[in-house]
Amino acid sequence: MVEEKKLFEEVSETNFPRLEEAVLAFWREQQIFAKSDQKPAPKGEFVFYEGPPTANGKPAMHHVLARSFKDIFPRYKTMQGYHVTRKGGWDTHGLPVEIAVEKKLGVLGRKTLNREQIAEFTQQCREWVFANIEDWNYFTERMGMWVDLENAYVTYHNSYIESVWNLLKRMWDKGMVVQNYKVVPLSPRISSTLSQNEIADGYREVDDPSVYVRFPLKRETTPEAVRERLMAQGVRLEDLDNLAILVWTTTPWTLPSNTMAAVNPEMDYAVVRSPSVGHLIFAAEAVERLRELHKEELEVVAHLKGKDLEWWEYTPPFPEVCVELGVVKEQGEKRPDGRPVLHFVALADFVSAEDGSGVAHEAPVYGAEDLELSRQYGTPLLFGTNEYGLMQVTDERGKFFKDADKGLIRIMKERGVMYHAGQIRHRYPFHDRTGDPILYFAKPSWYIKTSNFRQALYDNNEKINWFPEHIKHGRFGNWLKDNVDWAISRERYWGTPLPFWVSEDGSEKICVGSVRELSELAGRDLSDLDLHRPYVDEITFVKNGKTFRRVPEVLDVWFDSGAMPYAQWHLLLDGQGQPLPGTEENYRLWQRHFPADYICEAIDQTRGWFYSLHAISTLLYDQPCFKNVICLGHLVDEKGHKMSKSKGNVVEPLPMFDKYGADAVRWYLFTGSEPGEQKRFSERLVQEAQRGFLGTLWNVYSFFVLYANLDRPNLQNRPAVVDRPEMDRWLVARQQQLVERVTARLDAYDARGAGKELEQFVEELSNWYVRRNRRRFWKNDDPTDRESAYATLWEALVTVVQLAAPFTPFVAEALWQNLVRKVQPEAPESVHLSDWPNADPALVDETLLTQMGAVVKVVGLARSARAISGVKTRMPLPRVLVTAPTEAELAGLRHFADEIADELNVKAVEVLGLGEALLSYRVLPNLPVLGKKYGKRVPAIRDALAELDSQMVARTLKSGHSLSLEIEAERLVLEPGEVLLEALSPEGYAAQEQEGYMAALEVRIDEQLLLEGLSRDLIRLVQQARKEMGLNVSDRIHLTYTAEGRYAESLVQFGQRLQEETLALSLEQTKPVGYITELSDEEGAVKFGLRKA
RNA sequence: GGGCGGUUAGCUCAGCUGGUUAGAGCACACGCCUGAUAAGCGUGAGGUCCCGGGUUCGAGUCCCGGAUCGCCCA
Repeated sequence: MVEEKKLFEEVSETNFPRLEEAVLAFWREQQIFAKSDQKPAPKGEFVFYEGPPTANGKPAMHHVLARSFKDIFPRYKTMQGYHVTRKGGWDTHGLPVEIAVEKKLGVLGRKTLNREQIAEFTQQCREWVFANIEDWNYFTERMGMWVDLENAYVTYHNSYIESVWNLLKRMWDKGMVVQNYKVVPLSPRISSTLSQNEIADGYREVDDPSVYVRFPLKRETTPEAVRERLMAQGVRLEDLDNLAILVWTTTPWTLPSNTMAAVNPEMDYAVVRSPSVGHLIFAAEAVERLRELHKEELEVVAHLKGKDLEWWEYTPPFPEVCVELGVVKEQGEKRPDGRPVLHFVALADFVSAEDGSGVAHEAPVYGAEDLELSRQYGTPLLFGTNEYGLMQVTDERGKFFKDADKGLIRIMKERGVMYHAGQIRHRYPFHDRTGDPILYFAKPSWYIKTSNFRQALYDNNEKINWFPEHIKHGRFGNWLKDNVDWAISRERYWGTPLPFWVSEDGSEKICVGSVRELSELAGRDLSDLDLHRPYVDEITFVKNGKTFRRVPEVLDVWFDSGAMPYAQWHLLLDGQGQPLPGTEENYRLWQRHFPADYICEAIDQTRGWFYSLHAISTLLYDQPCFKNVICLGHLVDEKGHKMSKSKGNVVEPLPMFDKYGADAVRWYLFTGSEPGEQKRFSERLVQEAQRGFLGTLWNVYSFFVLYANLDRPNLQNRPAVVDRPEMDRWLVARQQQLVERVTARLDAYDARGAGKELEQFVEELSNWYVRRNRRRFWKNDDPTDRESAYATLWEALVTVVQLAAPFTPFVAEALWQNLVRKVQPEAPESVHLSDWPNADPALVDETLLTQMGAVVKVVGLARSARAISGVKTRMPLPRVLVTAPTEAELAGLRHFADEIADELNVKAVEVLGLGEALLSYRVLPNLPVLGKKYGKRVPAIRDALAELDSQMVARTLKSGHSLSLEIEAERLVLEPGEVLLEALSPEGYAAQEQEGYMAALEVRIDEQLLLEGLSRDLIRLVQQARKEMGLNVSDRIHLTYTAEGRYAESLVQFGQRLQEETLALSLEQTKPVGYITELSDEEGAVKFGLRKA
């Protein structure tokens, strides 16, 4: 006999990693990703932007997280009929690369690099950038992320740089680019700008001076507000001798550079009489502290508000400095509007009185906040040191800044302005390579005037959907509200060179917007020029008789990545916003892909990529750059600690893929917690994810294939849904509901919610549908019923496979190939080329869903009751009483009474309706309804309801009447909807109740039931033996036996059933032969012999 | 120092606009089932919902204060 070809590939044990490798090979060979690009897209383009990772590090678990979320929605949208361009990208410039190369080359002070060294340095950077590109390519493919890496954009490519220049030029033309000072951390001896990361580890606990200095106030400039307030308190200004404002600082070396004294406008300031120095003004909150510190009796004579003090002029401790530096012509110089140029009291919210005097000394050259304040007040800068940290003024001239403190304190003591000099222990950053303290120093820097667009940035943010939502007005919104100008220049080598050329005398500046423009200026073709340093630095040109040279800085890498919507297509526009000649196609591509429908990165990108994208598109196009954004939380280890190499708690992705499969990892990342939350990650959790969803799905699948291969159902021509049994129609309805819900969730970018729906469905599919219908698949002589069962289960599986495809692309593909392609050769070649299922609302039979819901609920309660009663399921029981809270559900229980009886192994199901004699109830107020209506009287109503006869209440409500109550001598009428009844367990039954559902088993076992129960024990005994013999499920046997006691009786009555269940062709009471199995207990004894037929 | 978020069972997490006995999965214990079988299912135990105060008939949920962890920014 020729064996018929199997309908489906047999399903072996689960080995997801091997399965995934096979799927990868299939995708590769059949070019499925490329084909998905060609899939018809009636819905148009869904625009996705790949936020470029850096390829110099190794891919880690958090990259799996981001890439999973980047992958799922494009896959979903593709199935839905959108086209999704999935262009990859690499971020290649910037500090991490430079630092790595610096280490390698042993270069420390970049100031000293000559042309050759720069060439060597940038060359090394270029090579280092893709140090791990092979790992990235492999990893990306292996995890099932579809992205076009062959045509990825690369931020260091000339074409990319040219587009970035072009963007800068357009901003330049609109006057958005300016040069201004910026306070940066310097390592002073080498005058090298450091990044925050470089100083983050350099903090040390040190002792620094803590000095309180008197700034004598100029009486003639006393603000009107001060005069008035003093008068109101009965204090005469004239009586205040030696009046000074008391300023606190821990950096005496910055005092020569002082330009303002800042007070908090909302804080209280005290006018204090000091026996030693006369009158002082400082924060009221600090009086007690100063009293103890300086050990003298301070008397508060008046109170002032910080804002009263604005513009009050004072004499600084080193008044000669400003003239010396040529910043003003004379001390006390005024502006045209009469305001002082320098040395006055300013208002600043950041001033606090927690330390010091509540009056801050402002030296804008040495502090970012100070510099910002100086901009607000329009004061000039006083450079007390140069950028190597050497003092340029006072008698301490030439000293290293920290070494100048002592001498300056001495001078101030001599001048009689030092009120108190002490010490403070605090943390201060040091540069760990030179050992020098960090110098914060204002350097000229290039800015984009984003602060002019604060409102537009904020308004455009309103148009973006943020997931999670709180980022929108929280982290991101606040950041936009407080927006400061974007400092875009860096004193580095490996980056997009700033395309600014400046004339020798500094009077003229040109921004270059394309290579062609530069060629024209230089008078030669520069098409082949590497736009990086040092080569671009060598391009000079003469215009208007002046020689122009490029500024030395390179561009902030965040601008690079924020430019990707334009630069990935090499967009080049002229001043009118039209494409430069020959770039029309680039323009078309850009237009089709702007703005993005969806982007996704981790939460640290709010100030990074999310911001740079948003800022550039707002400034140039006044619109948001992306419509939907998922902001992922960070991955931490099992204990909630950050994963880091030094801690050794890093979970590598590839071993996880090899052990559990990429799908298991993906599923966990999608469904394990909210995407925006921090996630704890561990191997154990991946294992759980694999077992929970994938394992259950696999079980159902293998069950289906096992029997379908035996029965060969016709799946091409399936029975109409209306002709199928109710159980099948239920699953069909449930399946439509699933499609609806998963689609809605994914449309809302809720991968987790969608995943939970899938998980729930698969659970019901396995533990209800398959469990209840097993026999229809293996011992079904009714072909119509059998075909219906196969069709229904097949459809459910195929639907799940399609819905799961964006989540777990490998398993979905494998099942699709076997379940669909084997029976429908004309079906799409890959599940990812198939169309997303549509829900058919006509098939959502709400009644059926409600009814089955009640059945499942009641069966659950009955199982619980049986477990408590201690009577095994094998033992039939005479009766179960069930009830449910609504009429619709009660109808369902009646309707499916046979299912319930079978599932619970009981002889009869009795459905008890409202008000039936066997039932008693708990009478409860419907709180959400009653609470709103009666408020404080709720407790009294609750008590009154408990007093009532529940049977009476049940009958009243059943008849639709309202309930009348007497409460605190008042008559209240409760409508039926305002009172809830919960069935209570009847006496004498093993019962469970919950929220109005109840199941009560009658535990009464008579002789007949006992014999039946024993027969099931015997069946089990034989089945066990069959398994031990290694028989196939369809093998026939011959049975011989001896028996005594009740087992003998049971076999007489139920022998026929035993034969049927165990596929025994004969059952003879004789000496057992063959494989022997036996049993003996208080009910009797039995011994079977099994022989294969 | 500021901003944002978290803190619920041993673990990982749900808990919508306040509402009755705070849930799920895993792990654990016990049991069930046996033609999905080196699978499957159920039951149970396990909680000061971080702490303190407030609003309310009623707070895990809202408000205020604090602790703590994390991220970002200074």
